Amino acid sequence: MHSDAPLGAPERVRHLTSWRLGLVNRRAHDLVAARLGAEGVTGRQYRLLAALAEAGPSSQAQLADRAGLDRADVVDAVTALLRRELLDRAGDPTDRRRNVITSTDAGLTLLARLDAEVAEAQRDLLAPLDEGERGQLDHLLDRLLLRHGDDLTED
Amino acid sequence: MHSDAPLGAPERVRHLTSWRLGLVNRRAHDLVAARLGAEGVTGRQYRLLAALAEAGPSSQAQLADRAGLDRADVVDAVTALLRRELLDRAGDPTDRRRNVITSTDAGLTLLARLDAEVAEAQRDLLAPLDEGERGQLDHLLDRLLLRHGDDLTED
DNA sequence: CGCATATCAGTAGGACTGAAATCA
DNA sequence: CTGATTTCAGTCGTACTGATATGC
Repeated sequence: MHSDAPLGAPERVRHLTSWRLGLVNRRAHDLVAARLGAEGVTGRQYRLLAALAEAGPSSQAQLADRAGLDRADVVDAVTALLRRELLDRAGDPTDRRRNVITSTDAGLTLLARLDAEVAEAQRDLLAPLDEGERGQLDHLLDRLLLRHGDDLTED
Repeated sequence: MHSDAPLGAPERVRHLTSWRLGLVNRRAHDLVAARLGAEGVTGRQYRLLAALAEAGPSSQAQLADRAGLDRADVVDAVTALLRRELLDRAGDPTDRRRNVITSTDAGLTLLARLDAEVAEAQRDLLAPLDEGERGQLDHLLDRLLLRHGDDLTED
């Protein structure tokens, strides 16, 4: 009995939906983060690149909203991506408070690869389930999100 | 268009099971943490109290395994609970490296209240689902955990 | 000696807060 | 003056790593 602990949780905790949710979520996160990390990108950076590609040139505040990031965190993500020339940052002449962030070709190319990696991670995660079960899971999660306000900031 | 952002994520991200899982997990975590926090207890402290009640007097290393905590974090959790006299710490005469951690009556009493709070949080979380759907969700999560190794440390 | 225990210090990632400077 | 934008400097939670002192 040295280290063969099955990542135990107390009895009463193991039964909790919130506990299992946490375990599955962590697994999902690890699968995605491992693949993104192999491309040198964090989850936040991926979301930012995706939001930028979908919305076109945007201010950082817009990107924060569209990518689901905090504005303070957008700053770091942008400068990190900037260093790799995955996007451009320029002042907005019409509103000198703003930066205009634009995708570069390299950014779009990388994004395509990241999309594929993320999709792979989803398949890895859901491998244990058949098609019907995957639909069930997504449906149940959607129902929870809808009835819970979807927007987690409320409350 | 000031702050009515629906906690947006990019299109391609919204579809991801891992994304929804993250949102639901966060909701679950917040519901549980809010109720535990009202009793002045963190999730780790709850798991520790639960493990202690279920296993009886234990060393900190045993508690770490049984509660699913890191040994380094057990130290802080124990001393925090100790200050509130929710448990006792004593040296083990048979092995002077060890501490023997024991529940106090106050600890057990609080634990009962915490169990009720946590159960309430589960009900809040699952309120949008009917009985059958809750069973489905738990079943799907269990299948994922089983086929994924259950123990998250593998990998 | 090798191994276990408790402890402390420090790291890393994620989400967030508060304040400042700048400007519409 | 009000309010938006960017930025910096912290905080908080969680999880983990590494080193140390002690004792088996």
